[in-house]
Amino acid sequence: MARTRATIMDIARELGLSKTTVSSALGGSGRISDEKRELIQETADRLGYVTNRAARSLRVNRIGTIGLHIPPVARSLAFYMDFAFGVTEGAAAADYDVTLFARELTPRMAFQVDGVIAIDPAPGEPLVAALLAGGIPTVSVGRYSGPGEERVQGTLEAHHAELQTQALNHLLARGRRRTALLAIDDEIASSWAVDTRRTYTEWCIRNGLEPQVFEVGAGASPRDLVAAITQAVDLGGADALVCGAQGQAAQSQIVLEGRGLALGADLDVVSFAGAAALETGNPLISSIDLAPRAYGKAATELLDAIIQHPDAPPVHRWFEGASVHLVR
Amino acid sequence: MARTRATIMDIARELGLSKTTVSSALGGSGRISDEKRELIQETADRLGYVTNRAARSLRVNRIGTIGLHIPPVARSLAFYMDFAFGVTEGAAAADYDVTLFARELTPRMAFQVDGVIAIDPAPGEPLVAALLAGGIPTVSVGRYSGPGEERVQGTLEAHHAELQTQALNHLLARGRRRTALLAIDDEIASSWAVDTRRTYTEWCIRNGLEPQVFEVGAGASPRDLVAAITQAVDLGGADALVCGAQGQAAQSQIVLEGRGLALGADLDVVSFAGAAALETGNPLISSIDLAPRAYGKAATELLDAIIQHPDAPPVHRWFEGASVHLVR
DNA sequence: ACGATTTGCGGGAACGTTCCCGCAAATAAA
DNA sequence: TTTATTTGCGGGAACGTTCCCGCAAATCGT
Repeated sequence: MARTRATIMDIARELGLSKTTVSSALGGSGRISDEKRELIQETADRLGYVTNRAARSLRVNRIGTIGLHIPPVARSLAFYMDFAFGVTEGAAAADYDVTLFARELTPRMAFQVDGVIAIDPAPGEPLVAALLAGGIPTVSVGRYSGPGEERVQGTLEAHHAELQTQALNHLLARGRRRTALLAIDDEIASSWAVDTRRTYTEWCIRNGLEPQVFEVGAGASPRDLVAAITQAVDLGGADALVCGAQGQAAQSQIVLEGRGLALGADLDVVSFAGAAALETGNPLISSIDLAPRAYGKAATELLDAIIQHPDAPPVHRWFEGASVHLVR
Repeated sequence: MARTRATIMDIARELGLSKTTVSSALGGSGRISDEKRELIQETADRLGYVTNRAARSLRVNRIGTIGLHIPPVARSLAFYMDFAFGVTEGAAAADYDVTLFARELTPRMAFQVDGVIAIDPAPGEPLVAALLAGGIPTVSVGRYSGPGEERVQGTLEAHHAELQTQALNHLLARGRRRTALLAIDDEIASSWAVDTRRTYTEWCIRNGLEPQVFEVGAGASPRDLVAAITQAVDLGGADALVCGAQGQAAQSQIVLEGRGLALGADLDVVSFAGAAALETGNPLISSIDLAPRAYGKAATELLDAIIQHPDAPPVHRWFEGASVHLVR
């Protein structure tokens, strides 16, 4: 990097002012006359000035970066991707960079971030445990359980149970009595996966219905999914398919329509984690829109608050941006 | 961030040495006796020392961060995700952070990175154009065309044409004569999408076969995909389905098997961009494994080389890690 | 009109690192 | 031994910011 960029001193020299004045004008602090402030801002733009983050970080003793941990799964990638972009967006607003955490944590990395967002952490996830042990401010999206769980300063959750119950009640209102849940069979299941299953079964029991859960492995092949659907419909005689993982509802649509069944008439399909265009907005599928982008942004804002008040007690916050879309 | 970590000076004080000695011992430079070097390293570990990147960046005038640009598409996410983790891995080895670039580039961000990797950039992609205009060292994975293309210092490509031809020849060897390509119909197609289509049609012509291309929109719903497959098989009478986008082959498998067709017997399916577990390793689908993780790592290494030799002429490099898996 | 307060700005230090140089002691060359 | 050369280490400056303080001028209160 031979290229050298304009510094605060260049601006100061250009205007015959001191670096202090320029710094506080740009930073919004200090007591500067409005005319000078404008002038400084203007020449800063003209010179293409952009503040040197390294210098600032060094001085104010903050890294300016937050880490993002995404669980090592094959499913729901679109959700995580959008979530990541939401984090990026929120981070930019609060002047953070976002760095992606690889599966393995090299111990140094932990101390190169001001805080971490872990989305859908598996119970006892070693990377999260290590971060917590290191005292890194951590926001868990979905609950984290495992070593150091008492040190999670922030937890963000959507109203999964309420939304899911709404969607399920809608099935009932449409006269469906034989529902089947396609659940993710992950040996280390996230709180979402666990809650989802419980919400479903308890809802069934409350309503006098028989819960039918069909496991689909996390790394399930298309055939496995087809097998599960077939089983649910043929053996289980299901008149409504409730899909846990993102994309499963769309897959089900293919399979079912391929068999000549009409969605909305012969049976209903609902997605508990609607994929952007495929499921959300699909007129034949009821779906919960987790609004991943806004979700990620909210997580970042929570983390930022925690970083700025490190000694505040742990906080649990609800994300209000998720919504449910019901067919006709 | 109230937490304050051990500095190089703490180590120096502890051992009665100077910061210079400690720094060069840790950095591997300078002339230090082996005994002292060991001693320093040891106490550094003991004190949990980790070098302050801000201070180093400030001093050596490098940011220590590379940006990653992922195209705003819904498909092939698993590929991009794995690619991203490959980048992260390679970056860690060369002591970089990786920051995700959101869709929109705030102009400041461009100068907070030492370089950028753009994977499958669309022609004229504004973000890439802006980066190139700003003189940021840029590696394009797949060719970039558009404003500033002459300033792309590094291009990395896999042997798509060769691998695809191998897979196609294999179809021929199995007696398939009526192949159909499921192509991505993107208004702003990446070089990969364009090349793939050309490779296919030229191969057909060379072998006296009639090329059949079925467009599938980038944001295609499952129904659209089913429609394309149905069209190819029923109307086109295809005995082999060549799938461009990741995941399409697996989807096709569902549809075809749902219709009672046997893969490998009634017809063949090949994937030009095999998804990790679903297609790669699927005994019934021939697929090209783009080895996204290694691909990302290679891209990072190329970028690092370019950052260190900014004045070197533009370089085009082949990625040798991709491979093709043929059914029986 | 005189002291008290506010306003506008600048000087200097500090953050933690690396790198250039200098200098003594040890070793090699003569 | 005397003169070069190498080895091992330390002093000090610099990177670009921010922040604490200080100080003159302007404004205020009475």
